[in-house]
Amino acid sequence: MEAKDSKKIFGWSGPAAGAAIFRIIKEIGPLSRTEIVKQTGLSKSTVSVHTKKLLEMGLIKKEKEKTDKAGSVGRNRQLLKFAKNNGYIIAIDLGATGLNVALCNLDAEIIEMKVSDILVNSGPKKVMNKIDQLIKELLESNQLEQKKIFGIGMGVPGPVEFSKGLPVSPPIMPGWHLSPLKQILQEKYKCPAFIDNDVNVMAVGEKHAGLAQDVSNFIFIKIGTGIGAGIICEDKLYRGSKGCAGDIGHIGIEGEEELCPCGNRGCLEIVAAGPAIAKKAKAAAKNRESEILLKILNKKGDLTAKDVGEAVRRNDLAAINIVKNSGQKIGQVASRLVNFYNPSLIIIGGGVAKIGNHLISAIKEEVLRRSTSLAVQDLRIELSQKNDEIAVIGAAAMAVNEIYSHDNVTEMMYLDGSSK
Amino acid sequence: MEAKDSKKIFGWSGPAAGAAIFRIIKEIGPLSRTEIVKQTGLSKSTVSVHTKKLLEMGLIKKEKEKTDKAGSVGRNRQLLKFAKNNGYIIAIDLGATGLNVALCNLDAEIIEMKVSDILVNSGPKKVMNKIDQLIKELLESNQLEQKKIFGIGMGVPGPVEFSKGLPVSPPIMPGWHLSPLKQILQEKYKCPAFIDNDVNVMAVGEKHAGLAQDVSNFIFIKIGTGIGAGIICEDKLYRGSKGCAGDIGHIGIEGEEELCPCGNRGCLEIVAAGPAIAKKAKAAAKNRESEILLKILNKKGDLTAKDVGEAVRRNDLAAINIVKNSGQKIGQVASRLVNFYNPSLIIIGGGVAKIGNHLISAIKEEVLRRSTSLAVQDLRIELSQKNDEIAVIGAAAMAVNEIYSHDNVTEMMYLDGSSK
DNA sequence: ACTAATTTGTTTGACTTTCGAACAAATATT
DNA sequence: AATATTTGTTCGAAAGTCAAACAAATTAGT
Repeated sequence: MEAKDSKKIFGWSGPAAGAAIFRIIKEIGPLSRTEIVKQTGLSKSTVSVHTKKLLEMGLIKKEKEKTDKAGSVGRNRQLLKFAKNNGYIIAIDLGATGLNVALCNLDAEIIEMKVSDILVNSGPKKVMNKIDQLIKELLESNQLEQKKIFGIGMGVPGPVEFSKGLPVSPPIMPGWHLSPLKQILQEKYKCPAFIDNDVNVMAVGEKHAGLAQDVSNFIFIKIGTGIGAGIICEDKLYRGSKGCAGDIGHIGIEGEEELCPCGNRGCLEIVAAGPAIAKKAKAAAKNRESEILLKILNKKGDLTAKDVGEAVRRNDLAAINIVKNSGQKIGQVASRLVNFYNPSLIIIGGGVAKIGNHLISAIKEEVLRRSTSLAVQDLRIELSQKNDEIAVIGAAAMAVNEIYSHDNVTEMMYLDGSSK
Repeated sequence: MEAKDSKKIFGWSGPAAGAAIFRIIKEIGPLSRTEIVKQTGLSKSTVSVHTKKLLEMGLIKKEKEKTDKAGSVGRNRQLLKFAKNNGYIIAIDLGATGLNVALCNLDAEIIEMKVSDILVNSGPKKVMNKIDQLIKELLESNQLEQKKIFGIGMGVPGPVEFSKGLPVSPPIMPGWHLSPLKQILQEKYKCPAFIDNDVNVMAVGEKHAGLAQDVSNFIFIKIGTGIGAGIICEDKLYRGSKGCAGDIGHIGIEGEEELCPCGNRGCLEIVAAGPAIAKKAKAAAKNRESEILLKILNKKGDLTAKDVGEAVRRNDLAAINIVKNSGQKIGQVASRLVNFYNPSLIIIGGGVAKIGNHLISAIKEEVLRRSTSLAVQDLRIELSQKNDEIAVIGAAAMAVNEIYSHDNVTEMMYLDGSSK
């Protein structure tokens, strides 16, 4: 069923009208047949034939209400839309200190999400067992058979060789190196599985259902324990030649000397990410620069970036300065990316993004100051609006994109009739 | 003849097998029909029919000698190749202080090149007249009628709105702002014309006929009067959302304070490009740090980056240090791009690239030191091998790519029979 | 030389996909 | 109820593709 290798290079995937019609319905639907004719340039008859087949196959469905029409007179149009509830996707967002597993529909909408606080460094065996358990719970509570799961998408906090679904030397995932996650999931659930870096997955999420839905070129920056970026280029995820594009956490900041576990000094993430903020806050507390921080430190015995966020919310000057300082450093790096990549949007997400507006305004200020005027002309810099779910949404969207790729749909429609 | 707007979004450009066959012949030809069958997955009959049509249309031709065959027995294969001499392209490379106009074939090979030292700041009228004159000379000396010119490609030293072919506020091209170059050329020569930034054009040249032919993701860095980069992403030129991607000359270098005409301080190009090298060389000469430089300065009354190159070749320590210093700064910026973009190749070109090996080795050293190990794992950094022609080649290749785009070829083959 | 085997490329007839035009359906206006 | 208008389907023709048969060119082996 797999196409020949050569096809991937100079592909001829068979007649493509059917797949084009499906794609347009999925992406800008609901649409009437007449509207599809206008959009694609195909003939009425072709659209009619293919929509009929797509309806039979269950890939699309009719909008229930016969809604408004275009003109004032004439027959009502019959809107067609993607059959997003025809199957389900399991989406997994594995973080350093937490695990989200969600049941999603085929439009990557979350139906139910399970949250666990398992640690990634407890190793793949334990974590994969937990995932297994959560999936079972999700299937049960929604009374779904396994065969209704069309695919699995997963984001992990480290570099991944995407095609094979293998983590490669992930710094914060000891024991996961080359663990065959894709294979494990595929064999257990008898469906395709796709694994990628968490930041990539989040970028895909923003493209699919977040702030970037109408944006072709943007950068998603995640600020958490580390700092990383996901790059969308001409509407598609860009992974780079070795799959490590967007690894901006280890860009050096001039004048910073702190040693990073990576071996270099002054890396962005070691001086500006969550732990750096916490560390500076502790110093500020001990130096009595901030009453609030000191109080929290004394009470809990430790300080986290979250606590700094709390202090910021209470207008603590020291905390605000710490956050601003991080923002400036991130903005410094971002400004260079803007000159080079000229995106029309930068989205800031990750745990530390919740720390308050001072972070993003410092980033903005720095980017506006340092980037060329043409590059910032239509640039927006915004906070992720679905920070807690975007990774799960993205993992599901990634799986859906792969499953309903143009070639796959062509194959479904023309080569055999038996969908799934 | 132009497709509807909507088609550009969810295009159905008609049956595509013919165009796929053409493309594979053009890009990895010469090929026999049997080899095309293997590569594309199409049937023998389809390939036979379409190659026949392509031959009739003159888009491809038979290899003259019946060459070697695959196995030891059996009929000889008939190799088919792109008919690269079926028409011609005019390629124009406009630089700050020079103008190259070349007659190229459809594979962007230079047939004859005219060089002029006209200054870009003498304005569009004068320059366009000169271009006109050179084209006329080229056509005459090669006894070509105008209708044999299938298209025109042009690179200019400043930002361009590609789709309209308009320079937008180009800093070193006073008087060219919004000058309708595309329109002028199209009307005068009755063929499509394409205008882009010179660095973009050079990147396309390296992809088509230079060091990057087999590379999908790379960056071309031009070091001359300014510094800019051309980005190839998944085999295609990436222009960014406002068309100014790759504008790395105005990335700030920490600790540098020199004021740039752009308004910021310490921009890469103001501290590391050709003029900066010349300026430092003058200072070194005056401070008697270098005998050689002083001698040249006294003789010519001025020093250029080229003179520094000469001094480097004569092992002048001061000159070498100046060059190394520039290389380090460029390498510092490049290392960040490597982390972010993860290319598999960086090509260094432009006038200053000729200054000798110290420049590129300094860049390499800096990138290897500062970038993550995964990102530099298979990274090559190389000097452009066709520095003087690559812009012209790229301008021609850009035009050819547009003229023979998949959709255009499909249209030629299926919609009417009349090519051109 | 002649035959067999092998590889390349073409032709043929059947099948599939697409289109244009005629037709059918649904709705507003008169 | 008749008419105009818009939406969607059906049908026969045209175009594109394929598998299989056929033709051509070449080597190897008698």
